[in-house]
Amino acid sequence: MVSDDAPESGRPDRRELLLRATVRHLDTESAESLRVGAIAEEADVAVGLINHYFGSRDGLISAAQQRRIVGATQQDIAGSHDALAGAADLDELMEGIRGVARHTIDRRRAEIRLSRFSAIATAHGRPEARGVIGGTLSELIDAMADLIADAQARGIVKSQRSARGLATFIQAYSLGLLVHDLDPTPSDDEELLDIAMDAIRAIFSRG
Amino acid sequence: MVSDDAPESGRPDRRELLLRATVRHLDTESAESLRVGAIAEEADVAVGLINHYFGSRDGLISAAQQRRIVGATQQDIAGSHDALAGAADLDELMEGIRGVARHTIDRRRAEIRLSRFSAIATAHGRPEARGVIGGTLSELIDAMADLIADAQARGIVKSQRSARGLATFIQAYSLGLLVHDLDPTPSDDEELLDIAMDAIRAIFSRG
Amino acid sequence: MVSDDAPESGRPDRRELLLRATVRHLDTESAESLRVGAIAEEADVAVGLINHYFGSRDGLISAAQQRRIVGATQQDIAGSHDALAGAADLDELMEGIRGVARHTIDRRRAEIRLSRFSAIATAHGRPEARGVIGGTLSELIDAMADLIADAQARGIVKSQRSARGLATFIQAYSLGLLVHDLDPTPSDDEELLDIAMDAIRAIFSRG
Amino acid sequence: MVSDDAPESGRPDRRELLLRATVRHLDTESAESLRVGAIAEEADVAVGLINHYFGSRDGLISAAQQRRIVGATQQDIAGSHDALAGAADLDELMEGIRGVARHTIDRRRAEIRLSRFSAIATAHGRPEARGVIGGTLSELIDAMADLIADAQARGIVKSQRSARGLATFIQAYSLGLLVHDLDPTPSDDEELLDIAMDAIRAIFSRG
DNA sequence: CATGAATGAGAATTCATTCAT
DNA sequence: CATGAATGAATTCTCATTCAT
Repeated sequence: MVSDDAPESGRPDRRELLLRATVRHLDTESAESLRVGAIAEEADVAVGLINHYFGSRDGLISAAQQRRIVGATQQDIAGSHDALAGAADLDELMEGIRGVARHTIDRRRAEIRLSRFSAIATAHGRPEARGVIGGTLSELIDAMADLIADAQARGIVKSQRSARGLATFIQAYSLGLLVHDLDPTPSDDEELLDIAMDAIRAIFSRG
Repeated sequence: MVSDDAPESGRPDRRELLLRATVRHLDTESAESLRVGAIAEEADVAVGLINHYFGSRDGLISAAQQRRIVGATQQDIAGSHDALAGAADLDELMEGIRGVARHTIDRRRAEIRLSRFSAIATAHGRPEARGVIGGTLSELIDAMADLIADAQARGIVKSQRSARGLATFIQAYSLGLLVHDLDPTPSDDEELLDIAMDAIRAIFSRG
Repeated sequence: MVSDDAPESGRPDRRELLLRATVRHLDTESAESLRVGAIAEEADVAVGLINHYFGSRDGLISAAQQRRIVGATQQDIAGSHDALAGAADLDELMEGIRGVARHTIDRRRAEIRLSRFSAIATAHGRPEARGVIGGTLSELIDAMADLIADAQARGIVKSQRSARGLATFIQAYSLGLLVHDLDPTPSDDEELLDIAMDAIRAIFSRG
Repeated sequence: MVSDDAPESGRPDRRELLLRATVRHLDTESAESLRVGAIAEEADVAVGLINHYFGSRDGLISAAQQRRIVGATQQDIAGSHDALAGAADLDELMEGIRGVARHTIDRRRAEIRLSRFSAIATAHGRPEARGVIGGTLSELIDAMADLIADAQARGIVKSQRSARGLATFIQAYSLGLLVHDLDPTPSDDEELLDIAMDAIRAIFSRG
C-alpha cells in the first residue's frame, strides 16, 4: 500500500511539502515572521499553491499549528504509556513516572516546550483555532487519564479522584514548566523533580 | 502625590496612552494583527510618537508584553500575600491557599490566562524578547518564594525544599491550567481544586 | 437540419458553451472583471479549452463582443426589415418605422443599449479590436442601407441622398439614445418618438 | 487668491497630480490597462497615495472618468453657446448649427468621441457610477435645452416640442456618430452633415 | 480533443517609518 | 515635544497560461 502523502512512493504531494516546510519554520521561528514566498521556495513548489490548498497564508499557518500540537502530543503519550502500563505496584509506577518526569523537566527540552507552547498560544486572537487546539489537548488528557484509570482499576492508584482530574493536573504542571525553562536563575532540576514526585505520589494516594 | 502616568492630574502622558492602547489590543488580538496606525488613533496621539518613545513597532509591543505579563500575575501575588502572610499554622495557610487557588482555577479567568500565555509565547522565535520575559517570570517566582520562605521561617511550612523550587512548582501548575481552560470536556473545577490542595499540602509538609 | 452549435441534437460543442457564458458575463459585468476560470466553470468545461479555441483570454472576449454587437442589432434590423419591406407608400413606411422606433426608444431597453454601447467602447485603447467592431457596425449600416435603397428604388423614399448616409444617420441616433437612458430626468418617450419621426420623414423626403 | 489645486502657486497637490495622470492615461488607453504603479510614476508621487486619496485603483478610475465626462461636456456646451446665442432668425441659427455640427461630425474628432464614449460606457457593470454619469449627461442636455428654449422664446424655433426633447435628440445623434467614426467604409462627411441639417431644420420647424 | 493541477510573473495593497512644519 | 502627509519597500494574492496525462 502506498501512503497518502507519498503517492507512488515518489515525491510527496505538493500540499504535504508545503505543510512540512511550514511546520519546520514554526519550530524555530514565529508565525509572524513567516513569508509565503520563503515557504514555497523551501518546499520547492509554486507560491500559488499555498492559496490553492490552504486558502491563504493564515490557513497554511493554522493547518501547520494543528499538526505541530498533535505531533508533540503523540510523543508524550507514547512515552507515558511505555513507562506506566506495566507497573505492578505504586513504587514501580512512581519509578516509571520519575523517568518520564525527568525527561519532561529537562531544560534541554525547553525549545520543544516553548514551540508547543506557542502553538497552543495560537488560540489567542484566533477563536476559530480554539476548537482544534482544545480538542487536541483534550485527547492528550484522555490518553493519560486512560493510563491512570487502568492503574486505579488495578488498585495501584488508590485515589478515588476521577482519572481525568488527575491527568489534567499532571498535564497542567508539565506544560507550565515553561516558567522554569525561561527562568534566568532556575531552580535545580533534581529538586524540582523531587517536588513533582511528592506531589504526584500524594494525589495518587489520597482523596 | 502625583502619579508618574498622570502628571498634574491631567491626561496621562502620551507614552502611557500608547502603552495602554497596545496592552488593550494584545488582550484580545495577536501581536501580528497590531497596526501602529490603529494604536495611535485609539490612543488619540500622532503615529510619529510611537517611534519617538519606543523606537519601533517592535519596541512598543515588547514594552506592552512585559507590562501584561507583570500585570496579570501581580494580582495573583498580591492575593497570595494577603492570604498567606497572616497564617498561624498549616491549616490556616491551606485555607488561604484554597481561596487563592479557587480563584486561579476558575475557568472564567481563561481569557486572562490565555492572554498571559500568549505574551509568554512571544519568547518563541524572538530570542531578544526572552531576556525580558524570563526576567519578569523570575521576579514573580521570587515574590512567591519570599512568601514561602517566610512561612518556612515561621515553621508553618515544614518542607526543607528550597522556597524557590516550591514556588516554581506552584507557578508552573498555575500557568499550565490553560489546558483546563481550553478543554472542551473539562474536569470539575472543585475536584481539580481538591487535587491541587492535596498536592500543595504534600509538598509543603514533606521533603 | 442540425444547427452548427448543437451537433447531433446533443450538448452544444464546448466552444459554443464558452462563448455563450462569456456573452452572458459581458451582458452584466465589465470585461475587466471577467475571469477565465469563472467562465470555464460556468460553461462546465475545462479552462484549458479557452486557449485551445480562442488563443487567449483576449481572443475569447473579442469573439464574445463581436457576437454581442451583432446580436443586439440584428434584432433591430430584422424588425426593420419586416416593417419596411412591404410598405406601399411613405405613410405606410413611416407607420412601420414608428413601430420600430417606439421599440428602440423604450427605456426598458436601456440595459441592452448600455451593454452594446460598452461592447463598442471596447474599441477605445484596443486598436486591434477596432477592425472587428468597425466591420460589424459597417455591416449593420449596410443592411439598413439596403432596405432604404430598396425603398428609394420603389420611389417611396424620395431623397436623393445616398442610402448609406441615411442609414448612418438613423443608426447613430439609435445608438445615441443612451443619453436618454442614463438621463435622471428624462424627456417623455412619446415626444421623443414624434421628434424622431419628424426627422426621419424629413430626411426621407428632401435632398 | 490661491487656487485649490495649486497651493502657494507651486506644484499642485498630490491628489490632483494623480487625477491628471489618470485622465491622461484614460484619454488614450483603456481602464483595464491602467497600472497604479505607472500612474504614480507618471505623477511623480508615491504609489501609496493612490489608496490614501482614492481608496483603491477603482476609486481612482471612477474619479478620473467623472472628470473626463465633465471636461468633454463643458467644451461642447461652450461651443454651442457661442454659435447659437446670437442668431437673429432660423437661417442664421441653422448657419451656426451647421458650424457646430461640422465640427461634431469631423472624423478627426473620432478619438475624442471614442474616449468620451468609453467614459460613459463605464456605467455598464458599475451601477454606482451611473448616477454621476447620468447627472453629467443631464446637465449637458439641460444646457443645450436652455439655448433652444431661448430660440423658441424669440420665435426663431417654431416647434412646440419641449426644448429638452429637442436637445435630447441632438445630443443622441451627436454621440451616436461614433458608428460613423468606426465605419471602415464611411459615408461622406458633407452628405452626413446635410442630412443632419435637414433633420434639425425639420424638428425645429414643425410639431 | 479534453482535463485541471501546477506555475510564477505581475499587480494591488498595506503599513512602518520618516521628516518638514 | 507633537503632528500626520508622504514615502516606497515588502508582501500577499490573483489568475492567465501551460502541459503531462
